Amino acid sequence: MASRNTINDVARAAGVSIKTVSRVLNKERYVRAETRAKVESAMAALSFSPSLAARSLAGSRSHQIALIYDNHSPYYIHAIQEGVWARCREAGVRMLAQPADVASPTIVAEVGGLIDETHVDGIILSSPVTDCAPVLAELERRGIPFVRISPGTNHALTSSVYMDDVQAADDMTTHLINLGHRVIGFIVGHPNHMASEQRLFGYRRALDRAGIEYEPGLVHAGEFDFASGVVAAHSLLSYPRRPTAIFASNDDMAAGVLTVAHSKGLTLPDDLSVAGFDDTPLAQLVWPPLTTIRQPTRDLAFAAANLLFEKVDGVEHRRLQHELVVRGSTARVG
Amino acid sequence: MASRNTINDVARAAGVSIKTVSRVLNKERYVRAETRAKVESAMAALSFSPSLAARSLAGSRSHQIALIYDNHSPYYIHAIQEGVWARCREAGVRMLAQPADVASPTIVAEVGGLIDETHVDGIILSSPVTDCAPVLAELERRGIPFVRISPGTNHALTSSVYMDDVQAADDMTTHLINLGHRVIGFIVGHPNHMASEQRLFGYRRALDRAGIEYEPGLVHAGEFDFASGVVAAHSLLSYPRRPTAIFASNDDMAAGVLTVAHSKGLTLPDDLSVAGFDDTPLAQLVWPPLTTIRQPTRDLAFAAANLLFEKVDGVEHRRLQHELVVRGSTARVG
DNA sequence: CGCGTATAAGATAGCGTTGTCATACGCCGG
DNA sequence: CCGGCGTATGACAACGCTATCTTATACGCG
Repeated sequence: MASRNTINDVARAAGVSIKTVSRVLNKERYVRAETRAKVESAMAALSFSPSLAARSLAGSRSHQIALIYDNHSPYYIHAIQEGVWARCREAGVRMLAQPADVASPTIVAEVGGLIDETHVDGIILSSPVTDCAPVLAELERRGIPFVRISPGTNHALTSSVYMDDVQAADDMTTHLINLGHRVIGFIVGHPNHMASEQRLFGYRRALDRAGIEYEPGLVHAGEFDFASGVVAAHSLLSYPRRPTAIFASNDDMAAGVLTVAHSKGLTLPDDLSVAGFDDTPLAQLVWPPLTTIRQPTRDLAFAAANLLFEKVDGVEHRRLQHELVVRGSTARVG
Repeated sequence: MASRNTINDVARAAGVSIKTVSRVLNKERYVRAETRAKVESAMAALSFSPSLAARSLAGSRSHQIALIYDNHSPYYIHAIQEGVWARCREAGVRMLAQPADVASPTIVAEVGGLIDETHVDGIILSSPVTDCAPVLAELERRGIPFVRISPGTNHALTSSVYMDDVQAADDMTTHLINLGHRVIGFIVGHPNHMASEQRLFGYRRALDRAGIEYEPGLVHAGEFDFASGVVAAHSLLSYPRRPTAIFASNDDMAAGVLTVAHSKGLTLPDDLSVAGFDDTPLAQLVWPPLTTIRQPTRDLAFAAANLLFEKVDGVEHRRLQHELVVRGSTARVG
């Protein structure tokens, strides 16, 4: 019954043509301040919201962007969504949150379908979709603007926002070395994520610089989840040269290390220092609270949306700063 | 350049009119099987995806629904999004994830704007927006279908899916009583959430039944976050009649209790049993792993979307079953 | 004083679908 | 053999905007 108000209703109320209302809506030039005010008050009086469907059908913009992700860390996704959404809100643009599955053979078709169906103006990719070559190729082919958050590959080809994972892992490893640790275990992240390699590289770089020999037995595979942290911790803690510190590539795996350490009756952090990565809220929910790297996830997402809206020509990169956060889980070697 | 394919292209390729393609798309009656097959293969060949914008402009459906939430637990939101999204995917409907702020005076305008802009076919509300009266009134006024997930109030008025918070809290309290605990602390949830009251009620009901007197000093306010759990734990553990068990209204606050207990050098669970609620992944990431209530969050969300798509007339409720999950954080009283 | 140019506004044709109405065919019963 | 009904399909308007083209007015300059 209370059928929505259209641009026609506003035009009638303001005594102008619909095109003028459209001009006001889109902040175009050539509208007298007086006319603009009249239209704006008419819009407010009718609490008019333009139909996105009509706008995207008629125009070249849809006022929508999509965020594509395939990440199983709720904290991470939440921060990413939050950041993108905040910027979208400012810009008056809707955000479509689109889960995907990089392993699926239909992912390209799904992304293509998404674009065709919704006419989104741009796309933001978060890891690991950032490094899914077929998807990147499809986006490139269609010429749709997109920005990648923390991509691992092909930095030269597309715009992105990122932090320096190598340096961050180096910082953390150096922190442990400075505390006197010489036998430092490392748990690698999920092989799908490029960040995993980079963090491993940073660990090795710091060891090198300190003149500590790299020992493959101290490095264990993981998958960024709690369970793989548990497995890795069991393995590392039964290694002949038992580590005095373990650096996990993310907080979830570090939490797994804590659990194993507790169950073995170790006193933390005296018997074992543990470090994480990401500074998810989890880092402060465990005992002892994790020394970790604060990854500016929300800000990265915000910056990604920003970059998309700026529509800069060509490729642009924005690097954001990480931060070493020292809490109770690391201590001077006993 | 590779401008998207439209219904016209499909019609031409299949040698039929656009209306027939539309009929196939919408699974309408009165299309010969043979014709349908022809059209379908043409659609596949052109990898045609209909424009949502055009469909919602021309038709009475938009093939989109919105999920509105204002919840600061990433685990919870993630599970909710996941469940709604899974059902939407099956139905070929897009989900708009829409954060909101129940405390904001503009929330009604925002929801109204969302509806006007996107023409969504229906709305799913999650707590605490489920109990925001102005929003409910606005939805009612517009006559747009909506389903609430775990609402706290006005059960009679609208469709909803929910679990029995009272019974669940009762179950947990009874579990503690069965372990021999008689002095059981309780941490209430955020006052905005109706579930908080219900869980408190369940706690009291179990005490009553066991003939244990309710003691206000053993109940402490909280806000569903880690920090408030810490505060409450400090307070409860310095109460003259010190509790042998603490039941927190969610896992995050329970994690706060664990941290305080650790920092006071208590041995868990022997010196103190701790129970949570929700069974978020966090419950297994802390030490000792939390005894908690498994809330079927994802399934609730799935069921909510399902209810929306069924378009049942009138009000319908679906209750899903919770489950007591016993882990290492609770033990027989020492 | 006429003409080009910047500014301000309107008229109108789509955008890609669905809804409505019209049309064509085959089959049945009277 | 004809009228009516169920089935199958098409023609065309309409949805609510934007893009393009056109018109009207004000202003500056040679």
